[in-house]
Amino acid sequence: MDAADGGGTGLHAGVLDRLGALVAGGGLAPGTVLRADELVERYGVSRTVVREAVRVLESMGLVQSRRRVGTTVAPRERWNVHDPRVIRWRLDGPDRDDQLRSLSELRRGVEPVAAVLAASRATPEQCGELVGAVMDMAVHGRSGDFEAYLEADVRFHRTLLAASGNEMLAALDGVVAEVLAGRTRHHLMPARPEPAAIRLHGDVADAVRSGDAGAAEAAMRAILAEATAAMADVVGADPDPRT
Amino acid sequence: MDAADGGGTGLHAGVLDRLGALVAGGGLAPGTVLRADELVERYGVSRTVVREAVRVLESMGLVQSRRRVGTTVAPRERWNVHDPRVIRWRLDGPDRDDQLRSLSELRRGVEPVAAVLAASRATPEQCGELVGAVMDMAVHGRSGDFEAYLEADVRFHRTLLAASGNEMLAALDGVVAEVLAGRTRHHLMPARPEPAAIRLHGDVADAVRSGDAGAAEAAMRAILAEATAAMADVVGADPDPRT
DNA sequence: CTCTTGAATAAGTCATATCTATTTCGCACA
DNA sequence: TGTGCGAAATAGATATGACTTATTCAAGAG
Repeated sequence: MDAADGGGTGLHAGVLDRLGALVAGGGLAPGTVLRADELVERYGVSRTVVREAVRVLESMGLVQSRRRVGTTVAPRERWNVHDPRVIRWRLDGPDRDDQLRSLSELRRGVEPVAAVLAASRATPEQCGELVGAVMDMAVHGRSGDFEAYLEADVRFHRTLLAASGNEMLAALDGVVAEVLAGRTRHHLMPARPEPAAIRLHGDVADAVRSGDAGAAEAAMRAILAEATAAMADVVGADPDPRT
Repeated sequence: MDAADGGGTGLHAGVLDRLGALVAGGGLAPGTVLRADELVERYGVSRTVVREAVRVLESMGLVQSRRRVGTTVAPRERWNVHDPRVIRWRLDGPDRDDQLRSLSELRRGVEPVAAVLAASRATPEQCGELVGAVMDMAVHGRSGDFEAYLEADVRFHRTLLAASGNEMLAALDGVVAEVLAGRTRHHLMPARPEPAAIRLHGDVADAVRSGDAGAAEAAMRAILAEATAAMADVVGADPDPRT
């Protein structure tokens, strides 16, 4: 009655979210032990609720609960780093920059493939959605409305991932959205969106529509190369701009 | 007392594994409702255990439990398709071929990036491990020992992913291992491993060692192109061999 | 025919009792 | 003093009963 929400609905979701953010955010060093009644007291809920939250955290690999010992915080290597909630918790914590770099690199691999696949699988509706998103990007880019520009950008990439016809790629839409939003929030965007970037998005849309997988991939790689270069200036990532 | 193991240790892990396999395997159509006491009876465990299992399944997006209604099987779009257990359950079910295709496509995006990153981040130990794995592939390829060849192949790719220095890529090692193993199990391998494939693996190792990101990526893409072509013959995937 | 209201229902939550695995410590024996 | 076996203590694992709350559905009023 005093540790209500925080995530979804129900008490357990609240505890899950708070504990998860604490662990995934690095607030507790690996090896730290938490006893059940300690958590009961800290969050003011019953054992049942704590157990359920701990079980879910265990299923994410964040903790491991052993008899007679308690639930111990697991080392990072065991974490399900692809779990959407783990990603969100880490983005909210001190790992934010590292996490964004990891996600950017993942995106650099995923999106070109999505472009290739979309070229042979995108539906007419999806092609239209892509073109529409590019148009919105152009409009809001010119007017300098960052929020609207970002929204259109996210819509473009989300649609492309969906058009790949591969659910495992499509499920990464949250990752892409997070990276794009993070870039805007960190002011890694130029004062006015590059016309070149918008043109490249248009190239991808055109290539997908005409079924030209090679062109779609090339244009998408160009988009990502630009993003990588812009990010390297600030986060000081690895000095390898590639081709 | 009668629905013991199945996954990890503990009753809840057993129920989780059985129920998860049932849902993720497609045994229950989306929208199907399961009531708590029904599960209690079916698996012969207490409500506590059922609750914990259902909570974990809910955290994977496989089901959603609502008051007064029961826990309903969620549509596939909500599933955490990147969760290792969901992947395993689907690989064990009728979706196996589709799942392998999705994983292969994901791999096709991820591994080239891993190669690029590894070229600038691999430690000397990792370079040595790569070279050693290639040598083992050559030896067992010549002797026709499929098991040992597969093992060396997995070791190579696993090491490369780890060498990328990106935990989100490294965490996909299970995916790659599953795809490679599936290919062997489905007899998609030529009677005798292609010397060309082994040479390409060697090229990747050399490029990574010398820090040549471009060459590493090119060789890795060649490996994947070959694998894609071989798979397309049997599973009848999309007719787009790309460049 | 529609809207409101209340009863039925099933999950959610809490509290408690019991079981069991595991650790730890002490005692015996070498 | 060192090794090993065993008993006791600990803390999670499981089971169960009682109670709460949200949701649905149907009956009745308008």
